[in-house]
Amino acid sequence: MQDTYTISELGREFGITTRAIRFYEDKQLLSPTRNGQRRVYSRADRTRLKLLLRGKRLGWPLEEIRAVLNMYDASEDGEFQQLEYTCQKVSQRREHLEQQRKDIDAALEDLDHIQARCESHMAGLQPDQKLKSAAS
Amino acid sequence: MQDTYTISELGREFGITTRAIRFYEDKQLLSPTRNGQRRVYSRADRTRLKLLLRGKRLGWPLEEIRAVLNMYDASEDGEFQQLEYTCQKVSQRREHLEQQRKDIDAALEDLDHIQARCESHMAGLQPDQKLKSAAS
DNA sequence: ATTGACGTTTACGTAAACGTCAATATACTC
DNA sequence: GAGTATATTGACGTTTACGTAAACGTCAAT
Repeated sequence: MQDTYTISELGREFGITTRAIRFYEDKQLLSPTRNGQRRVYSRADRTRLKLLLRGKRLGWPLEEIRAVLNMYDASEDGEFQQLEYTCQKVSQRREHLEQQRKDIDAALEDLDHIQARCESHMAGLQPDQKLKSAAS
Repeated sequence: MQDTYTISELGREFGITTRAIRFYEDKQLLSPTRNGQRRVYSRADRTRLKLLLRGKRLGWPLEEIRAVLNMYDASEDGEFQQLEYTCQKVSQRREHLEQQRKDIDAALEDLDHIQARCESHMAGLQPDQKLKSAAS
């Protein structure tokens, strides 16, 4: 486990292009240090990127992802007002996530039904069609 | 519960514009019948739209949503080969969904930690800061 | 000294998913 | 039959999230 990373190392590890990583920096989602011109990513930066990509898998726009990443930071240091605000934002996020989970559960149930219907229809076609399929 | 709907009725019900609904039709996600020029949406069309929007909440691109909607149809009517193919596609979708659920659960856990950290920091600031907050 | 691997910035291109007009048609209402 | 509401089809504009290419710097190895 290294404690710094180059941009291409991160790109390889997470299966994304360096272009994308630079883009995320441009959009204020990452802020690596520099060694001269070169970007140097810390473990914390790597974690941020990992979280970022999780957000992407959930279909969040980068702007939202940035907001969530900022919650992590804001929960560390801050004045009372800020913390209160962050806490409130966290609650909103939670609602959003719970809606998403409901959607996923519903979608999974639907897949069950589709699969069951497929299999029952296939069972009805088995006798001749199965042979036809095997012959080709 | 009506059995046909106009485009603006559906737009109102689901909080989207008619432009979006027409766009979905253009992309083959919906195919309402017509009364002359006017689009007429059946209950099945409404259901499709509902499923479509669920997919959107999960961040799926329209192309993928179309594929899933087609699974519903393909599971009804079809030849053996088609049903087998559909069944396979369903499995892939399931994997995708399970990944998404993992991501959601992880994100929810993270929110718990953030919130806990916020609250503990706020507790540390309570004595004077709380007054300051109440005074404003 | 040059090649190759890796990095940089700048800038234009592009696909997806609509928004926003504009011009036109149809239907109801007074 | 004039107005109002609702519909239609273009057509162009916009935002997001990068892709792609150009032109150049840096450093280690041959």
